[in-house]
Amino acid sequence: MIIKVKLVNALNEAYDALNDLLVKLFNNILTYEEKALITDEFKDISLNDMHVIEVIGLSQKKNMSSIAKSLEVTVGTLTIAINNLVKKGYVKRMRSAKDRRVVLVSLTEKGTDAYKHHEVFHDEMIKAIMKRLEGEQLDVLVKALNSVQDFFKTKNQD
Amino acid sequence: MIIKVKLVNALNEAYDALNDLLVKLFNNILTYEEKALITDEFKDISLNDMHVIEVIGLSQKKNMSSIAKSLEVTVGTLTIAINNLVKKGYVKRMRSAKDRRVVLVSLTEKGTDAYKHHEVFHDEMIKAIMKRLEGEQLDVLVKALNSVQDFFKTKNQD
DNA sequence: TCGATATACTTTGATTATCAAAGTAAAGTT
DNA sequence: AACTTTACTTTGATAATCAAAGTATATCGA
Repeated sequence: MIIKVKLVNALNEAYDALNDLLVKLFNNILTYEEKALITDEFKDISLNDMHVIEVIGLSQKKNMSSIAKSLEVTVGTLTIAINNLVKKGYVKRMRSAKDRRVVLVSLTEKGTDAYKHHEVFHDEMIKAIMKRLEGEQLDVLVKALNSVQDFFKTKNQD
Repeated sequence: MIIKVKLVNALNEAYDALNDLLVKLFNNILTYEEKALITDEFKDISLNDMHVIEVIGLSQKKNMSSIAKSLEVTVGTLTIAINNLVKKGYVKRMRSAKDRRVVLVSLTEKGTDAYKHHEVFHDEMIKAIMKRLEGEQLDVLVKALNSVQDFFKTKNQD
C-alpha cells in the first residue's frame, strides 16, 4: 500500500516537473534562442532571419517556393524576408536562366558567416545536453522528444 | 579499435538525431501548439491570448505589472492583449479599491473554460509522453530538459 | 503557332505582436 | 503643496504574417 502511494507520488512529481519544464521551454525557447543567437556580430538580423538563412544553407541555390515550404510560410511572406536579407547583405537573388520565372536564392559571404555562427550555437547546445547524459540515457531523450513530436503530429492530422 | 569507432558512430547518430529533433521542435512547437489548441470552440483567440489566460489563472485577480512580468513583455504590450480579451469576453478588468492606479484582471466564465481547455491539452500531452517512458527514463528526460534550460540560462546571463 | 491555363514570384491591404517613449492619473514623500 | 514615483494607457513605429490581386514566363492543346 505504502509502496503504491510512493510510486504514485514519484509519478506525480515527474508529471509536475515535466509540465513545468515543457510550459517554460515552449513559451520561452524562441526568445531564449534569439537572445543567445543574435550577438554583436549579427545584431541586424532576427531569429526569423536566421531560420531563413538556415534553410537556404550552404550547398546549392534554392528557389523561393521550396524555401517557403520548408519554413511553412507563404511565398509572399518569404519575399518580404528575402527583401530584408538582400538589403542587409546576407543573401543574393538570381533569376534562373532555364526558367526565368524562378528566383534562385543563395548566401553571400556574410550570410555564410551567419550560418556558421548559428551552427556553432546548435553544436554547443547539443554538446551541453549530451555532456550530462551517458549511454542509453541519450536514446531515452531521443525517444522522448520523438514522443513529443508524434503527439503534435497526431493532434494535427490535417 | 572497432569498438571505439562503433561508439563514436553511435554518438554521432545520437548527435544528429538530437540536432534534428531540437531544431524542428524549436522552430515549430508554437505553430503546432497553436493548431492543436485553437479549436472550433476557441477559434477567436490566438496562442498568445491563451498564454495570457494561462498566466491570469483561476485563483485570484492579478494586476497588469505582474502578468506582464510573467509573460516577459512590456505592460504596454499587455494592455493591448487585455483590450482584445476583454472585447472578446474572456477577461474582466477592475480598478483596485485600495489603490486606484492598479488594474485587476481576472477570467470570465468563458475565460475559465478556455483555461481548462488548455489544461486538458497539456495533460494529454504529458500523459502521451509519459506513457512511452518508464521508471528512470522519465528522470532522464527531466534531466535533459533541465540541461536545455540551463544552457539557455547560462548563455543569457544578463 | 496562338490562346488558354498553369506556375513562380511580387505586391497590396489587413491584422497581430511587439517596443520605446510620451501621456495620464493616483499615491507617496518631503 | 510641490515634487517624485508608480501603474497603467496611448501613440508611433517596426516586423511577421496571410489572402488575394497582379505580373511575367512557361506549358499545353487545338
